[in-house]
Amino acid sequence: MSRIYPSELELLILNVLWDAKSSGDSPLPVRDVRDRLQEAGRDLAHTTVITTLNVMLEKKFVTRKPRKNAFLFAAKVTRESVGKKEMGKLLDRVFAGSATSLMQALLSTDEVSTESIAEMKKLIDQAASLKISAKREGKSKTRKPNTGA
Amino acid sequence: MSRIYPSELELLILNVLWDAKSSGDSPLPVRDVRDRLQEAGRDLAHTTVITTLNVMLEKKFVTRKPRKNAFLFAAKVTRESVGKKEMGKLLDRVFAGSATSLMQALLSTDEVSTESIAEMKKLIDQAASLKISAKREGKSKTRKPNTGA
DNA sequence: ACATTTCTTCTATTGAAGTCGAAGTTTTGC
DNA sequence: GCAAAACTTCGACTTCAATAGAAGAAATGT
Repeated sequence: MSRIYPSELELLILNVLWDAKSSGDSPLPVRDVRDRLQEAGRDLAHTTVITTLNVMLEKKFVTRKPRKNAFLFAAKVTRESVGKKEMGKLLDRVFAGSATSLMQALLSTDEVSTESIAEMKKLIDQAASLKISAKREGKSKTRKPNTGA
Repeated sequence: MSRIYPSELELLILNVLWDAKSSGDSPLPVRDVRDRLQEAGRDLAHTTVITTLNVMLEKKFVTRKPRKNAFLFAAKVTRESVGKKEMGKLLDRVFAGSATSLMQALLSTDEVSTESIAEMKKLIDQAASLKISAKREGKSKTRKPNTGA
């Protein structure tokens, strides 16, 4: 049955598909996927890529449509949705649910620049004010907001 | 050879060992590890736990010392170090190195409360001022700072 | 037209993770 | 002192991710 989390190679392939999409060419032929994987340092046989894409198709991670005698593949799951799930996984399995511990780990990582810290600050402030206004409105899931007067 | 990232079950066991340590009882007998795993919802045979702990020993994730006819196990890697590595992995493999994307994913997670947002804000501000002071000192690896006027 | 190339599907192999029973050794409880 | 209980080591088995070759079908080039 459909696994929730993509495997390592599946994630690599998803990245290829996501990047391709944001560059404008979305359903990709297998050959292109393979080439881009190769450029990313992962040299696989053509059939390996097909096999994996087919597995991903069953798991509903990608879609495909026929073209000529071949297939074109595109990601069905978004980077955001996968990211959210993986984030939850990391939070649970390593940081025992503590978002602040996770935050510290993030800040201790080398690859966070000064600019990204500034951006993260923005995001946090934004989230904080959202939470506050939600609270002021009584943010329960079941209740419809009383928007008008 | 020694894998860098703990597997799923290994991570569970590390959590048991980490939690135990912060509760004051650190080298744990296998039986206790097993019991705590069970309480956490993972019901395994005693031998399964031993086998896994031995694998973790070879991977240098844990240490052990003899006591009577048995062994006591403790985590050798810290939650922080594992967290940092896992964070790097997530950053690379899902968010293409973008810390801000990761941040958004974190904030979109359900399990982040208002309080933890406040705490995260503190951490960010702190990190930001650290970065700034580092910059003022000229912390570049390649270039020598021209400190004087 | 037909040989070559380009695809796919199917089948098989390897290695890691997870799981546990059998068998052997030490400790413990009367 | 000896049976029962508690531990460990070893070996076996299952599943899944990763990898790719063989074989067959469709497109292409000249």
